[in-house]
Amino acid sequence: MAASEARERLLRTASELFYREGIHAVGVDRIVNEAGITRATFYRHFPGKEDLVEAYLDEEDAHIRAAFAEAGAQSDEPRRLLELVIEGLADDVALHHTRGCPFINASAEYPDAGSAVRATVARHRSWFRETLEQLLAADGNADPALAAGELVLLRDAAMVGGYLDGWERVRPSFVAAARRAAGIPV
Amino acid sequence: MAASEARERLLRTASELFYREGIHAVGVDRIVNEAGITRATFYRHFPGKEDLVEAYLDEEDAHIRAAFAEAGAQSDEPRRLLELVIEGLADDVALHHTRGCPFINASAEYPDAGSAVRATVARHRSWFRETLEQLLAADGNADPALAAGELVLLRDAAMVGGYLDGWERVRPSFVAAARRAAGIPV
DNA sequence: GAAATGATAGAACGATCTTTCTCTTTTTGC
DNA sequence: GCAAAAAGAGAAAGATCGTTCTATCATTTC
Repeated sequence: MAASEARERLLRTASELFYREGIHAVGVDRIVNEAGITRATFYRHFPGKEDLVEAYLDEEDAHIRAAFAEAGAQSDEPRRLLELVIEGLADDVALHHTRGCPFINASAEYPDAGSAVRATVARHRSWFRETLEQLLAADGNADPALAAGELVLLRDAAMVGGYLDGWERVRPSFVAAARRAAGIPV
Repeated sequence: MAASEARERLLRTASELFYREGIHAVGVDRIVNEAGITRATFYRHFPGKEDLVEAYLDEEDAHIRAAFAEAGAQSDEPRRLLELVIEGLADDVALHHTRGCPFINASAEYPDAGSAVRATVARHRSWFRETLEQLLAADGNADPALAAGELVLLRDAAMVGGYLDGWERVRPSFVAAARRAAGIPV
């Protein structure tokens, strides 16, 4: 049951278009044309466009969790892991996510908090917050919940600021604030 | 030269719809129906929908500048002004901007950095950053540019976090981080 | 080899999108 | 009171939206 090649091309193309140009701004025509498939193939793999949006966000979520797992494989020390996470975030904004945060951008287009898309966003954010909190607690942080909250704040800010103001302008403030929030001496 | 009443109703209705539901998600039909005007009136006052979007963002910009001016009228002390700004930001997210930041949300839908909408966003953000920097410099901050950068970060984060996670969850982290960033003892 | 599944091709659906048009009525300024 | 500007109503343009359809071809599976 290897995922079909057409399906993978479809999802990859849609993800890139959604991220780069926005969701409502990209029509099904664009997607199927650039993916080199037909509408029939599209609707055989996904019930509708919104399910494709969910798959796009699920994929982003999986990427980030994989990056965390990879960092976890590099070190067992909580302090070192926190540093890796902060560095990884900075690199990610600088190199890959230069058009903002996929989850934040999608939420701007999906105001209904009960929608499936927003539920996917909420799931991702909960996982991120809880993972940071556990990491901070393992590092002996005095108030892991508060510190995790600050790191979530700063990740959002880095994504937005990197997109709208340019990363080179945001980087110093972000790194300084993030290390302080995590209780890591600068 | 009083702005016509129909135009005001149009802009007010459009602003609310754009903010609450997103820009691409709201059609001209919705706007003119809910504003109680006709398409002809719409296109007499604005060349097109995008100009209405710009007017919406300009209005948001004017509101925030007015709030700053009002704070400036309350005190001449830079330190007190910084506190007022941080408190005002927190209250604004809690009470009015519960659907995120109008500029960030609009930018999610307008990926072209050269577009008129994005230019309006950039103008607003430059003004905000520079105003903060001057305020911090007047307060004797050691590195006003860095601190202003951190406050911009934190405002973005507060807007996004308040929308997606709920303000009560974000507030403590925001206030603590903002006062620290501005060099105000907690 | 037959049957089932997945992909291709392309037309077509109704709905909605932004914009433009004509015509009539109301308000405003001098 | 008259001329000019603004707002009203409503049709209609042409494009694009998401979705569904029929029919054909390729590939796999038992």
